[in-house]
Order: sequence, then C-alpha cells, then structure tokens
Amino acid sequence: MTSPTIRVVLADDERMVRTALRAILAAEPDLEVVGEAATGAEAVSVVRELRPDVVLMDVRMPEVGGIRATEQILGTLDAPPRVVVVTTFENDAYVYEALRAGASGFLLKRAEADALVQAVRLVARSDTLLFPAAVRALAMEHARAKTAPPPWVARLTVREGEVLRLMAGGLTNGEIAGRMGVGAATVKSHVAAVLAKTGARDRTQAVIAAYEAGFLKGWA
Amino acid sequence: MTSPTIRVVLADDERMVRTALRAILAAEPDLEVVGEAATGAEAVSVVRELRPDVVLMDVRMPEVGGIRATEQILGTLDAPPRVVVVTTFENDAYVYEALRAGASGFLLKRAEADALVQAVRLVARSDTLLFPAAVRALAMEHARAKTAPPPWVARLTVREGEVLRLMAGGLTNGEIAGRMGVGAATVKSHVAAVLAKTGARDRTQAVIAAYEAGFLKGWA
DNA sequence: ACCCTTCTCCCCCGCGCGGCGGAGGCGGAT
DNA sequence: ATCCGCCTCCGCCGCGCGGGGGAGAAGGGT
Repeated sequence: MTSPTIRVVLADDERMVRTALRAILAAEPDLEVVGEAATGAEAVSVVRELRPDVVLMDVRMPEVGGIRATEQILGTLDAPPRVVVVTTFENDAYVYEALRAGASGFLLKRAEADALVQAVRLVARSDTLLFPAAVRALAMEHARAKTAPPPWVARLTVREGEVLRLMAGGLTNGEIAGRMGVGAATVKSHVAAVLAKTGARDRTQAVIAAYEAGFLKGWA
Repeated sequence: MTSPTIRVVLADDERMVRTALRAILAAEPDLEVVGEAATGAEAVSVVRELRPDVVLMDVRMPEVGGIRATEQILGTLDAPPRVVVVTTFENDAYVYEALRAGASGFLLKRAEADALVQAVRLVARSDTLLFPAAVRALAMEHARAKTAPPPWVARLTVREGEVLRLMAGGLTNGEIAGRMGVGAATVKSHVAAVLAKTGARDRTQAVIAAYEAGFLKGWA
C-alpha cells in the first residue's frame, strides 16, 4: 500500500473557508481532514496533537499569523508536516515570508478545487515540487541586478571605473592614488569625471549610484 | 467536462528515460504522450507543431540545452505550454536558470512516479503551484541579505537610523537638518555617532556600511 | 534622589574635497 | 597631418566635513 490516507489540518479564521476546503477535500477518498484551527496559536497546538501529513495554513489570522505559526510548527516538531500556505493575492509579500518560514507550498484561494487536491497529494508524497509565478518573480528580481544597466556605466573609462570601485571601498583620493600608483591630482581628475558622468555632486552620491547600478557586482 | 486529456511532450536525449516516462504517464487515462524529442532543437519544433499542454524537458541535451529550448518555446509561441524541467540533482544551478527561463515546474528524476503524475496534472490545470527545497534555498539566499545583521545596526538610536538613511540618500548635513526639522549642529552630532558606531571614518564609508548591512531594505 | 541614554545645540580648528582652469603626451580615427 | 579622447599632472580657492570638547533638557531605570 503506497498510499495510506493523507491526514490534513485546516487553519483559517473564516469558518466559511474552512467549510469550503473541507468539502473539497472530503470528496477525495485518500484525503481526510482530521482537524481545524481558527488562529495561528490554535493551529500550532492542533498540529502538535494530531500530527497531520499536511497543513493548509491561512496567512492572515488573529493573534498569531500563519507565517509565525508555520515557523513554530516546523521549528519545534521532530517530524513536522508539510505546510501549504494559502492566501488571496499572488503578489503578496507573504510569498517570500512563507518561503523563509519553510512552507512547502503556496496556494491561491482562487485556485480550482482540482489544483488544491493535486497540490495536497503532491506535497504529502514528495519533496519534488513546483513553483508559482510569484516565485519566478523572486528569481527575476535576482536576475534583475544583472539586467537594467544604467546608461552612464558604459560611458565610464577603464580608469574611471577603477577609481569608482575604490571610492566605493571607502578610500580617500590620496589612498586611491597610492593604490593605483598615480598622483593625487590624477585621481582628482578621474573623480571629477566620475561625478560628472554619474550626475553625483560628491563622492558619496557617486558610491550610492554605483551600488544602485549594481556596479560593484562581481568584485565585492 | 472539466478535464480533457492532458497532452504531453517528452524531451530527453536518453531513450530509456523517455520510455520510462511514457510508461508512467500511459498508465493514467487522463494523460497522453503525444510526442518525443531527443534534442533541444527538436523539442522546440515538436512543441511548435503538436501544441501540447505540458512539456517534460531534460536540462542536459545535445546541441541545444533544455533551458534554451524552454526559453525559445516560451518566448516565441503565443499560447505556450507549461514546461516542467527535469534534472538529476536538486542543487543544480539549473534550478535558477530554469526559473529564469520561465519553467512552471522543476522535477527530480528520482521522483516517485506518483509525484510525476501529480505534478503534470497540477501544472496543466493551474497557475497556482508549489516549490522545492532548491527554490527555498534561492529565497534563503535572498534573505541572506536580511539575516546576518551586523551588530552595530541594533545599537543605532532611532534618530541615528534616520540620519543614516538620509545620508545614504546623498543628502548633506544641512539638507538632512532641513528634512528632519532640527539644527545643523544636531545633525553633525548624530552623524558623528553614526560614524563611531559603524566604524566608518567618513559619511561615504558609513553609507557603504549601510548598503552592505542591507540597512536600506524596505525603504528604497 | 541618582545615573544613564538620547536628543538637542554650541564653539573652534584642520583638512580633505570638489570646482575652476590649464597643460603635456599618447594613441586611434579621418 | 589633424583632431579627439584618454591619462597624466599642476595650481588656487571655498566650503562642507569631521574631530574635539562641552552643555542643557527630557525620559527611564536603580
């Protein structure tokens, strides 16, 4: 028997939502809703007692939110259940928080009943999951640093680039001169050029521009 | 009828893998493997012709890799299929690349047949998906900036924090004074305190420290 | 009561910084 | 041969910046 009954706990402060979820899951013979909770704190204790396979956790709940409840469940139990976080909006900042808390999945309330059931089965059985558009956006944000190169970056000369990087290292003009093996006056010229091209009025603003432009990526 | 047959295309350079996948999917009445491809280029043309609902795409393939094939499929077709990337190792750098390319899912070859089937159904039916440990790691990397909070951050007073943020905005002491509604001398005091606590010797280094500490997160 | 922290403001001083204009050499483009 | 961009260096000047030291008021902790 590879598939014993999957035991599910529902955590949502709205009774209607719980009822709806229960109705959907009850139609599946291999799924069983063993408990419910209306608050985050309640969810933690219910899960601790009933030891379900999967928890459907609402994010917005009184007292203790779904994220914190998830943290506690995954942090304190030995063989914690898989937690699927349920929310309304995909662009929610909760997506990120849910990931951090260790949730195995992320589900929209507008999801079809079909998808809900599939998702529960999937998280219960496997550590090989999938990701939503929001997570993709997260990766995009990761990649965004590489894209969106401000126009002034390309117009910097080699020397000016070196100077800007050293400026971003917190060095004074004199130190930069020593590091580059040139005169202090030369550095001042380069700095002036950098300020002009970046539109900065002092070295601090130039360094800020460098950071915002991701100009320091790959040198650290 | 909410579930017409889900049409699947397999792309993998190893015939054995394709056979195995086909066997698994053939056992399900609602899934139909309509085509196969042994290279990335072949995958693109096959998908273009057959218009499947889901593509199971291997990452490592001759000539054109699965990632690039995914990019082309999702970039050039009007109503592209969902692409599930299949690989052997979870810690693969491909996870990230797959996300970037726009894949809807990520699947391990060692996944149980059960999980594979569930995953295919899930991606075919919904835009509400789930994520694996590797993606969680991606988010962690994202969070890493927020974690590792340098000790000096907590020791900043409220006022000093405000000043540091304005410094990081490129403002001069005078401007900060105006913005905060206090005297210039007061700002100098706060700035001095910030420099002492951050270990910076000038405002530029302080701003650098603020960036490195992720101190500007959430204020943009 | 006392102390400690925080926020507020003041003085003076030295200096690095940035703006200004100028100049010489060197390489590539035409 | 000419021009232009880049790198190199020079002076002068004003000012914002940072160091040093001090001081008063408000609030909380003991």
